[in-house]
Amino acid sequence: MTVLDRPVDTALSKDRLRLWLKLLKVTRGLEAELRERMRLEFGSTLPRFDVMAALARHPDGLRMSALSDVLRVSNGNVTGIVDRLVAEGQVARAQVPGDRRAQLVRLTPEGRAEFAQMARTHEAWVNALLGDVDAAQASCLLGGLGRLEARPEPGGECE
Amino acid sequence: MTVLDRPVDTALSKDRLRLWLKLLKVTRGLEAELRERMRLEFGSTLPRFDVMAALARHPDGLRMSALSDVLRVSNGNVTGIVDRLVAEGQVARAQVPGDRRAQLVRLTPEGRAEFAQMARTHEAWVNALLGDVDAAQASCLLGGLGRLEARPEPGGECE
DNA sequence: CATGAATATTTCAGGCTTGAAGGAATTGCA
DNA sequence: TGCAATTCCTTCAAGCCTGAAATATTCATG
Repeated sequence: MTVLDRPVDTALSKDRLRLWLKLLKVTRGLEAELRERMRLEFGSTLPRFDVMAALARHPDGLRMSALSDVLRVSNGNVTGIVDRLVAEGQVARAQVPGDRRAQLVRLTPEGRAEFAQMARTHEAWVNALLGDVDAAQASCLLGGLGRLEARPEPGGECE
Repeated sequence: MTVLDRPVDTALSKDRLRLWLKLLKVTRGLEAELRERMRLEFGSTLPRFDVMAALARHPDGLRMSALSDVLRVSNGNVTGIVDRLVAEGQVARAQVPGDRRAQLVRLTPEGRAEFAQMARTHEAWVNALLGDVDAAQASCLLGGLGRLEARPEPGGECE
């Protein structure tokens, strides 16, 4: 079909591959560190934190499908995570008035309080883990990473 | 205890948080794309590809524990992935002469051939997905990412 | 040599993730 | 109105991943 039929093997291709492997290694390393801290400090997980963060930015609640769009994760996945958050009392489901298929998911007051604490601590962790990066480097890297974006998300560049 | 007791909230802290979120988003996006292609094109997965790549770089084989060190994943995880690769015939376990606890894992000839094909295609995919990055940008980003490394790995900077 | 410590691996429970299939409700349109 | 297509969500099987416990073997030391 395309270029894929024969070896690529240019120096640039190798550089890009190295870049990708480095990106993967750095991200996985930081993620593992944050995951462990989240577990030890809060008995929680990054996926749960992500869901709570999305809900915190939408005080009126989000439908399951909106949640899965925002987080870019499958529908079934969101069902499971929300189930656990409901069991923990940090999130609640409500009926949507005009549509009996849909669910509106919201943080409970306890969930909101817990999230505030987690978010504060999480930011401090990231700040410390990226302690070697100054403002100029951060904005430079941020720009560089913009070039790597696979596909633009549905709702604009930043949500 | 440390800084974590009160809010951080400097502009730099927010910049670092934004950088981390972007890193996560870019990496997850690319990984999802590669995962899907690996599934459709080869009926395989990234974790299996990672194991085969590690074994391809060690023709004499690796012990289970060495494999989990190199890949930085848990022992039990490697057990499961290798089980599946053995079932597919791409990898074989062998006894270590002097130590009846250990296993030496190697690519089979079929595994080696399959991996060569996968690696070639995978490099082309990455090359295309990172098509907007030229050599100078790649090396700049690579250097910038070096600052984000959480902890140095056991066996040096590059293996 | 015996035996306790260390090492190599597997097993397990719990959770995340996907893609596919299924059920229920709504919508569009003839 | 009736009914097909669509939308919203859940369920499911399969796989990935971790941390902890269990097994088996080797090592070290008295």
